[in-house]
Amino acid sequence: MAKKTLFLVDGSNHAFRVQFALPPQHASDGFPTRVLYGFTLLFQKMMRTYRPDYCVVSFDSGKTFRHEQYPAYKGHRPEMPEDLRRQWGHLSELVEGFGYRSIQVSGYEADDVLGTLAKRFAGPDLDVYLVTGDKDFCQLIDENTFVLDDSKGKILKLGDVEGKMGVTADKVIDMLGLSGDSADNIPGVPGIGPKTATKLLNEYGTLEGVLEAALDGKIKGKRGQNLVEHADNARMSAELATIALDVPIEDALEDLAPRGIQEAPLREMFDRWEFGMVARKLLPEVDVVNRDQYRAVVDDAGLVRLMADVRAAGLVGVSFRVAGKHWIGASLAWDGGVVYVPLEARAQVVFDHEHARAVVLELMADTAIKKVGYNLKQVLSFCRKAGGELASIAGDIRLLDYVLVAHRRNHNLADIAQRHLGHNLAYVPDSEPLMIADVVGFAAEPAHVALLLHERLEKRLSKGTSSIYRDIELPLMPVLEDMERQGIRLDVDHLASVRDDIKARLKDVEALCHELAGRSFKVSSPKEVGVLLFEELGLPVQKRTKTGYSTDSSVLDALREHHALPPAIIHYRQLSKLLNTYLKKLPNYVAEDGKIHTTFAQAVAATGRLSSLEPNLQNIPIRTFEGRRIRDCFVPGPGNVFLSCDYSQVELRVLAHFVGKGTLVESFNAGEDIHRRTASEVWDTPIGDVTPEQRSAAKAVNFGLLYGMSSFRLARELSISRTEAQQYIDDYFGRMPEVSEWIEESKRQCKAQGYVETLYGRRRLIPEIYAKSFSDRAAGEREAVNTRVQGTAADIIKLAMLRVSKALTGHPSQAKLLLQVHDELLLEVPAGHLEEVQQLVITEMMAAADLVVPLVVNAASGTNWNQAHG
DNA sequence: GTGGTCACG
DNA sequence: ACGTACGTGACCACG
Repeated sequence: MAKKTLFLVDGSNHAFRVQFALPPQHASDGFPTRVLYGFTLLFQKMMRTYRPDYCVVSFDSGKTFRHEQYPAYKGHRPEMPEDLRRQWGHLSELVEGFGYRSIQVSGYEADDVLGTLAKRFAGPDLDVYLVTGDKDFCQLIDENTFVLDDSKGKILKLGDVEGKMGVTADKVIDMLGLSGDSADNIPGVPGIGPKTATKLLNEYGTLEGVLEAALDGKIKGKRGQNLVEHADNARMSAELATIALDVPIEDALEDLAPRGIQEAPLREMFDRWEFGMVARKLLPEVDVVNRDQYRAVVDDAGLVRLMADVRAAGLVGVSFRVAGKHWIGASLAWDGGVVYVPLEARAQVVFDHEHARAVVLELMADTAIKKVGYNLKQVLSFCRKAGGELASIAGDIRLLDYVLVAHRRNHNLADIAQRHLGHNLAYVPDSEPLMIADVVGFAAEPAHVALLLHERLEKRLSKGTSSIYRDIELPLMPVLEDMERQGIRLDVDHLASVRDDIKARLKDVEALCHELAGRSFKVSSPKEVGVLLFEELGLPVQKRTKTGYSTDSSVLDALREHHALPPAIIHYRQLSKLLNTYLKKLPNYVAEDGKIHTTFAQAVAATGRLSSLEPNLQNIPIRTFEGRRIRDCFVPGPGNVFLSCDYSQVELRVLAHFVGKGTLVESFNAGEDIHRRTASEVWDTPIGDVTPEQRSAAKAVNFGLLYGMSSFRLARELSISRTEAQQYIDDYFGRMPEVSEWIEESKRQCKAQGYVETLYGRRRLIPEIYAKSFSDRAAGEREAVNTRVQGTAADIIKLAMLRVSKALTGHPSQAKLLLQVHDELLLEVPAGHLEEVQQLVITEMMAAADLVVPLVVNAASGTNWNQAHG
């Protein structure tokens, strides 16, 4: 029979090693999980590879006798990092989840507990493996006792000690007494390091032998003198380095046998910490989803039963099946059943599908039935288009995942189900199966999975994210749906005339480009432009992209003195952008009602902003004259006008609020022009004497501030030297030190907790803050700073939208919100109610947040979007 | 599908 | 020593 093994794991040592070896990781509630994960990996290896017959994991336990003896012991170690400290209390829980014995003895370190067990049990019938990276343990090695350094996968045997430490195992303590141990703050003898200690011990045998030799004058010079003077120090150091072998532990060997995986607690921990499939491999697979139990409802009796069941349950997971623009089925899941209701004609379907649709709509509108789902904005949209409503929205999985892990770009149901349920969503076939029974499995699943996820995800909300979710995102969803459904009218005839004009001019500019180049080329190909400018014409290369020369507009602009071609290319690109992106494409989005209905993506932008797509109505041109001609084509319905209200300098005001005092705050409170005031500070000029150039430079600095400016970029922006740009920045922070302090504080905070929060508690995880690469880390720092500002501004305008929407509900004006463009709200208002509505919107926008500086709102109106922008 | 570019805030 | 500002979406060219 093979010799049995006892593994003794130095938990404290492993925890610290993991802390520095693995990248940080967090559960979506921000709880740090790196060390717990590191232990999970170790225990997996124990289970699979080492498979010990007995195993103990031990952790240091508070103040130990060594501290009483020598208070400086381990004294200059850095404080336990905050995230490690938070995980510490869960480590023994994890140990027990894996079925191992966890032993802490008050007043003793892990070393002593493990040493005692090693000495007690090691022998001809049992090999002991000390799992640690701490070299002090070498003193315990004998024929039956080994040190296993798991990170290197190396086993130290009796014969290996001398090669590693310079002395044999029995001399390790004496060696540490002489040389000390800087890691534990053990002093040793001054001037004696491991090398010298080895030499002395090999000559005189033991520590006492060395000290005696020194007393006898056999060791010459400063070294001998130090040994004599610090003899007591050496003895104390040796004692400190000695691992105790007499810790009171009552366990018998059989008590240390692994009990095997404790499935339920371990599964619960992995769920809580969001460990993925790698960690779960040791757990038997349990799928929370059983698709075989899903049923199709195809007859009137089924509908009657469905109504009764759903009403009794009170909470239902909902998902609609959609083909193109058509609503073709509904799925409902509750505690007790999961069904699919086909809403199109099918061979197997007995009920009248119009009746079925009415039944589903009735359930959706029933305020006594709470609804959860994934992307309920879409469900809501179909209900309302069918003349119904989705009442009592209790939760949306996409929004939950968004507020929990805003840094992720995708919040797909499939990914969320995989992360939180370990469940893979069913494959959806390309073509519709003939048999309903074959549809149910994948069609009903989203409703079921949403119901399951709702409970789990809600538990993960923090105080801040919970309020963002419940008070902002969830109520905003129906407001956005309203805006999308309302749509915005496009004057396609006018747009077509602008298109024809731009098309003709583009042709001319293209010809001009070819003429200036002396040959024909594809002006829209960056590659061809690069070759032409930098190889054929020999113009100076400004910057490069991954694949070649950069030819972006800042590059072309820098070349305008060298050649007439680059400005012509800029002009070409401007016109072709307008033509291809807007003039040609926007008409394709006009629906039967003559309006464009964008979709607002509520769960995309990491900062909390909305985005707009198909088409994007948040980037309709405005900065150039030609571009504004496109805005002319967005028009209100007959008898109505557009009203546009936008926040003035909202991000700088948010920054001022965060900073709390100083010039920024004073200036906003005095109602000054903020860029002018900035210029007067930076250049130490009376505010009346600021030149337009100074003001515009200050504006660039203020913008740069919000983005984490570099002197390089600022220099390019202002066409000045880097040194000058750096001087501006230094002067700026010199005059407004509290701004600089706030920025540093934001970075510190982000590093300490791995995320930043907006004023209202929206949270963005920033993993790059821990990146090894300088530039990645710097990018993370800029994100941290910018997210607090941009994200708070995003929260504020969302709050404003809720207020405006509420104030307009049932308002006699019938005014409607149409668009949000980050700091602007566009409304359509019956002309007779303009003044009144304008006052209402301004009031609500101003009241959306209570900052230390006022929120200023500008309003303008007109009969197209260009006019209305003021 | 990726990269470069450019429209907006 | 390192690279050069935050957040989006859409289009075109190119492999």
